[in-house]
Amino acid sequence: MTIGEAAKASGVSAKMIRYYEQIGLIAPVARTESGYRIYAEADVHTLRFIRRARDLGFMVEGIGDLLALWQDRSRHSADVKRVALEHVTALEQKIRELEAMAATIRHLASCCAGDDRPDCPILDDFEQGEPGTKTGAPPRFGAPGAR
Amino acid sequence: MTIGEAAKASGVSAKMIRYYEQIGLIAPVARTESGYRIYAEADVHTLRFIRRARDLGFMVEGIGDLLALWQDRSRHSADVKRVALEHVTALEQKIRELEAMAATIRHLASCCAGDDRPDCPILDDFEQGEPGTKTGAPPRFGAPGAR
DNA sequence: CTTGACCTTCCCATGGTTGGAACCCTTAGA
DNA sequence: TCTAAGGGTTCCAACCATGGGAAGGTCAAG
Repeated sequence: MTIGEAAKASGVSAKMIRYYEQIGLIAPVARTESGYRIYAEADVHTLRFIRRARDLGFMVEGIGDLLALWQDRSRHSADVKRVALEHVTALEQKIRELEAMAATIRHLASCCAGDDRPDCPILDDFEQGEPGTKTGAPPRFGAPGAR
Repeated sequence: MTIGEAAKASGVSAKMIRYYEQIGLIAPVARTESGYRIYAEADVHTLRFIRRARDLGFMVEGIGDLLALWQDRSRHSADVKRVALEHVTALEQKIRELEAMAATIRHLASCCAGDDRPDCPILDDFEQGEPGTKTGAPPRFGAPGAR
């Protein structure tokens, strides 16, 4: 199977398959004499696993952990569960942050007439620069890949 | 005021102030003979506005829109409200996505014994590669700046 | 043999932010 | 006056996951 076929079969783009190999998430596969990568069913299986984990919001590091557990026949399910629940905690944390933002903006917007006059409580709030506590980066949820 | 003082006064790091100037979000400020940027209170005011918008999850593009409206005395509050509510919609969309992920993982984890045996329904699910519909990038919520 | 569809590697861009290097400027103390 | 510390300046690189594209090799069908 060529990389393109493996991509179709797994739902992971050829670009990403090469990337995952490059960063060591998956092992380099065999090559034809001319250098083409060749994939077996087992590789596609692994790629599907990765895709599923990715779709559930795991980052490459976490996916690596899960892959290692998957391939370790003497794993303890407790370890898998822990990784999964840690991820849930992270997701919940992020959800709370986004909800706080949405709630704040909704509140400000509800105070805004939304007509052709310039007065706007939203801008007034921003202008005051409400001493936020967050100093770090804001979230990026613009689905970077969806351009 | 030097850039470091403006950074402390606004809560925006000196690095980011230079970056915002570079990408045109804020106009270049005056310089001393030796090239130091000099900031006035009004500039700090603008920086605080930016910080507040950023903390509420606006991306630079949206912040630019809001800044333009802020500085346009003949703006219509409806325009501000529209930008704000579009952002809320995007936030809600993202929240739904994250909640779907969390729910799925919580469900799988609830089916996992979490003991020292290797059998794990979480891995079983991932292994099946549940034909997800999402092809794009997963969210990145690891607070990129918090390294 | 040509054509077109694939593969290869390499570089570039995104978004917001941080880090560092290499260098210049200013100020305070010895 | 010299010097050290702590600013400032620019430029380059990195993060993460992904897509885009160029330049060139390979393969199968017509």
